[in-house]
Amino acid sequence: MAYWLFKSEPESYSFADLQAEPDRSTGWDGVRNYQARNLLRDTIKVGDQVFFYHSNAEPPGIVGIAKVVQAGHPEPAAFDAGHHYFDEKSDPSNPTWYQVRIQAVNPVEPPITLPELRSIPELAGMELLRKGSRLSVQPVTAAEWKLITGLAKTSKKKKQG
DNA sequence: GCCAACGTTGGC
DNA sequence: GCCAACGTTGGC
Repeated sequence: MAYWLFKSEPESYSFADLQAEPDRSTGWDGVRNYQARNLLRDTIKVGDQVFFYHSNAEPPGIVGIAKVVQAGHPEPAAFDAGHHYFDEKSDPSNPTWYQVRIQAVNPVEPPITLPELRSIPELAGMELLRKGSRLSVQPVTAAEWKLITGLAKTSKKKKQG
C-alpha cells in the first residue's frame, strides 16, 4: 500500500467532476511526463490511496481523497484520433502513455491549502513543496499521509463544533 | 552529446 | 498576466 498525490486543474477536471462520475471513478489520462508515466505504468497499485490536488486554483490545495481501483494500463485516449490527448507517435503494440483508474473516496472539507501545508515544518521535505516541483503524479510518504489526513479530521471536527 | 530555443506548469 | 523552473526538441 502506497500513497500518491495527483494534480489537476479544477477548470479542466475537478474532484467534484470525479464524484459526479457514474461509479465515482475515472481513468487518469493526459499525463505527458515520463517520470509520472513510469509511476502510472510500473509503481501505482490497486488499493493505493491518492490525495486529489487542485493546481491553478484559488487557493491551490488538497480537496479530496481517492483510491486506485485499476493499476497501470495503456491510455486509450492516446490512440483515439479524435481525442484531445491523441498521440500519433504512440504505437498500440508498444504504448507510450499509461493511466490508472481512481475512484473518489471522500472530499477534504475544507480543503487543505498549499500555504497551510507549507506552514507545517514536518512537511518541509514533501515533493509538492519542493521549489520548482511540477510533477503531476508524485509519491507521498506514509508519514506525510498520516499527518495530512490527521489535519483533515481536525479541521472537520472544528467545523462541526 | 551539448545547449539554445521553445512550450508547459503552476504559484502568485 | 507575469515569470521562474522545468522538460523536450532539434541544430550542430
